[in-house]
Amino acid sequence: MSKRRRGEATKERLLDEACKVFAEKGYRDATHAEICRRAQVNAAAVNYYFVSKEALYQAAFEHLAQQADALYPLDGGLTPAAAPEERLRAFIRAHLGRMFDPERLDYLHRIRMAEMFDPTGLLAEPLARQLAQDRDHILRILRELLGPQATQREVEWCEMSVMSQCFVAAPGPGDGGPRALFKLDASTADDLAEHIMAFSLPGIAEIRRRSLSRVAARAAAGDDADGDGSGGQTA
Amino acid sequence: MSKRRRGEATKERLLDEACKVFAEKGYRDATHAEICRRAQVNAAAVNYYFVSKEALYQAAFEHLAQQADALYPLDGGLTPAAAPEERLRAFIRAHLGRMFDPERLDYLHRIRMAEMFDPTGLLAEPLARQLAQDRDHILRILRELLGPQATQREVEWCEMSVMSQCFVAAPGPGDGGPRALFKLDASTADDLAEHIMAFSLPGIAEIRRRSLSRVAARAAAGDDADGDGSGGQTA
Amino acid sequence: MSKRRRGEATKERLLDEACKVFAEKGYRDATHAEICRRAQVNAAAVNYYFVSKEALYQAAFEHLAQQADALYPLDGGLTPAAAPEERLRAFIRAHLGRMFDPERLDYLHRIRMAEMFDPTGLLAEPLARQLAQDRDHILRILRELLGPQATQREVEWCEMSVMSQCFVAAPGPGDGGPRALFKLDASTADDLAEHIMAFSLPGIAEIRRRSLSRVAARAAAGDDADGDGSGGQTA
Amino acid sequence: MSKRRRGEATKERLLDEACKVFAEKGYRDATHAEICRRAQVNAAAVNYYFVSKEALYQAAFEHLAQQADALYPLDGGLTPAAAPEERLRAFIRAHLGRMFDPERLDYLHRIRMAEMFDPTGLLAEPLARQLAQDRDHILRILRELLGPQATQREVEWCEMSVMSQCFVAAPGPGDGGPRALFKLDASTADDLAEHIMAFSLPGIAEIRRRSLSRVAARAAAGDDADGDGSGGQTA
DNA sequence: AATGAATGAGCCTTCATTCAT
DNA sequence: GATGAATGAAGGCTCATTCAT
Repeated sequence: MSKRRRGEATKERLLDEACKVFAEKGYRDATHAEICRRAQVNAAAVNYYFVSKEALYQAAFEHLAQQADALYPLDGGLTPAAAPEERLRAFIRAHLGRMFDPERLDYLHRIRMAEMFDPTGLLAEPLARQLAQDRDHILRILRELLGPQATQREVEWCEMSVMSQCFVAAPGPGDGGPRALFKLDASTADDLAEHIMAFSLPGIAEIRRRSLSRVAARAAAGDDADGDGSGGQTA
Repeated sequence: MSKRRRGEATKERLLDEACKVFAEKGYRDATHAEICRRAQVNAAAVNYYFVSKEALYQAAFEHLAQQADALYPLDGGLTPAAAPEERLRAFIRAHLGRMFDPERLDYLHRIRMAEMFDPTGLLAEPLARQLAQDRDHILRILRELLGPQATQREVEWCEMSVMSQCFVAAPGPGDGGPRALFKLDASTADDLAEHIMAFSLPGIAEIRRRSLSRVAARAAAGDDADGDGSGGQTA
Repeated sequence: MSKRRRGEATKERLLDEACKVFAEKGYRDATHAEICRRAQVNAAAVNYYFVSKEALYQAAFEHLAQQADALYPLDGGLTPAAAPEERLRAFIRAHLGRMFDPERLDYLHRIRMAEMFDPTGLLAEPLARQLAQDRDHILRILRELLGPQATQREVEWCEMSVMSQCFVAAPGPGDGGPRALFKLDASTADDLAEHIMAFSLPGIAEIRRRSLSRVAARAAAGDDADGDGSGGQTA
Repeated sequence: MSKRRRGEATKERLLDEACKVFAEKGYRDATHAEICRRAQVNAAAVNYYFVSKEALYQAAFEHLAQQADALYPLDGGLTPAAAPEERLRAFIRAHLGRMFDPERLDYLHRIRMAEMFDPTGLLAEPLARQLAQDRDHILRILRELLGPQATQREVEWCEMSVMSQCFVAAPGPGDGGPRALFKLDASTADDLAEHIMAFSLPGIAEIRRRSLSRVAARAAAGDDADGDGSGGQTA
């Protein structure tokens, strides 16, 4: 039993180092040599434990994603019945929490963003799945905040405005990244979440106001055509 | 003179293709072979004309940055005397314009983002320079909008909130990128700019309001500490 | 022009050594390292000149096949109008000539046989093509010798009997192969061809005799069914 | 005793699978991994039970050779006193029987042929031993059929003519091999043996006739040179 | 001036083998 | 006795770079 244990431990070590190296160097620049050197095993160990570099990359991503979901659930423990403002706050805090996790969770973000701007294609499926899930979550919240009369485009653009703040607020590479840029660190994660809330809620309210008055204007004109060309409001 | 001309033209062609390939594949996946094949020259031409792949990368970046500054100046042609809202709008439009430029300018963004999340280190200096310039520009605008009583951190976080919307609104790789995600294309660049303005101005106003009331509260308390302007509203 | 020449020469050298090494060691045991060492070029040269080991193998095979066809055409210069015995003799001599060629042509046979008993699949197409051509040639000759009443199976089995002598008579690896076994060398190729003729013609005649008497017996019985189950005689 | 039993059984299973894999893939492409996977044991088992891959290969070969000798003895149960034609028929049938054995015996042939055209050198000794034995057997038969006046070369070349038909008639790899080529299967083994007999006996008779007339011619010329019996009819 | 030829370094991967348990 | 863990050596291949022409 001790033998199997040791194997598990080695595999875990390898996986941890792989997360780091992939996050720091990107998939292509990460080498078996470096990962294994850091995990203090032979360079052949990657293929022994994970079959291939590709599979290791995928395993590392899944590993990080699981940790993130476990430690920072996007609903923050709230039920869908909670006030949308609170759920939005929880959502933002979860995202920022993931990124400022002192140990390792910003690796997930790094890999995600690298995959977005220089995709390997290896994570296409899990990324799409996660993305769909996240979007579903925040779109529901924003729909509640914006009201049924808001167009789908309005909801999605607000999503973009909120999400982008969560993303760019994230730590990038040590020196030049946004973390240094905006003087962010773990201790300010909560403050930052408050800022994003304070900045975003008025924006959302404004979009809602515009949407309502547009509808009112149309109703007054007895006109129900959809002039903006991007689809109508969902029920 | 004809020979020199031809050499210049070849060099130019090489540079253009390098921009494309670096943007599409990232620095590490871009190969001499592909760049030279596309530019219809020998694979040794990169080293002949640009000494090294590194130098070519840097030259490509500078090339793109110059084009961007020439075609989409961040002040949008406005003088510092113009209203800060107008200068902010111009700033946002310039950024979006760069990214949705049908020809080539989103290459610059792609390279920038790749460099941010998977840095080669080769562009550290020019990136830092550009960044400082951009930040100086928008920080001035935001300072005017937020007022002198706002802390440096408030200004910088508002900067982050505005800038992040400009960045994430940008096109990523074909399928999964933000462009597809938020249904963005060049024709919607102006609409999007208006959305960002509509979303952000209320947020900025809210931050200003908070800042003012904090100062008022302190004044009432006879408290004038925190003279460095960079920290502040800790509980 | 001298540059291109040198490249051609190097490529040729590489191809020649590849033929030798593939024949001596088989595809899988042949290494870039050995081939290139013998050709006195860097190990990367295989990929430079031939893209891949697979492609080099295929090129080597085609190279050898072309030489064989040029130096030892299977019709031996005879027209289809020549006597079938002469054409058969020419065919056998051509095969033996190829295999006992002092320089290199037995490499072709070695590769062919190795491919037959431990196929890589890389030569499937050209091998099938060659085989079809060779078989067509000898089947025509044997049909003439056996007469129209012979079954297809009889013709094919005679083909097997003749061809197998040509094949096994071929040189195998230095020590234990058939060459040593049957004390064969280039100087005896012609004698050997005569032996195969002397051995085979009576056999063919015997098969023909049996075939004729079988037909006669059937005719006498007024029975024209095809009892052997393997197909009938072609015109 | 039960433990030892289990060990023996495992070793046997390993040996059986090794025969298959070596025959199907060749020595070099056969891997410990595959053999052990099929035998449902750990990959280290090869070295544990057989010391090395080389030794396993040799053991597999001996295993197959023993089975072949037991099931298909080359004398077919006939005594040396039987008619040479009958002993030749038995010999041919034994060879074909081995190769068309539905279970496993063609593995032996596959390995033999692979070893002939792409030798590992690992079986040199047992192959030479077997070969000598086989040759001794058939050479005796042929000597009887050809008569004492035949030269050694004549006997050996007749051996080649007969043996080659047995070899090439054998099954090769699925598609392109001789089995498919000449439409052979186990059910036709006997028919094929008859064909080889019918084809070869007249050839042998012809060689004998030539040998006799050569001797007669020499006797008429009063020439009795060439006492060593191994060469001869040089012009 | 420009390029074809050639290379060296390094990567991912495979696999027989060893060793501690 | 038997196996999971781990490794060293080697292979094919890619690619930026150099050099002679």
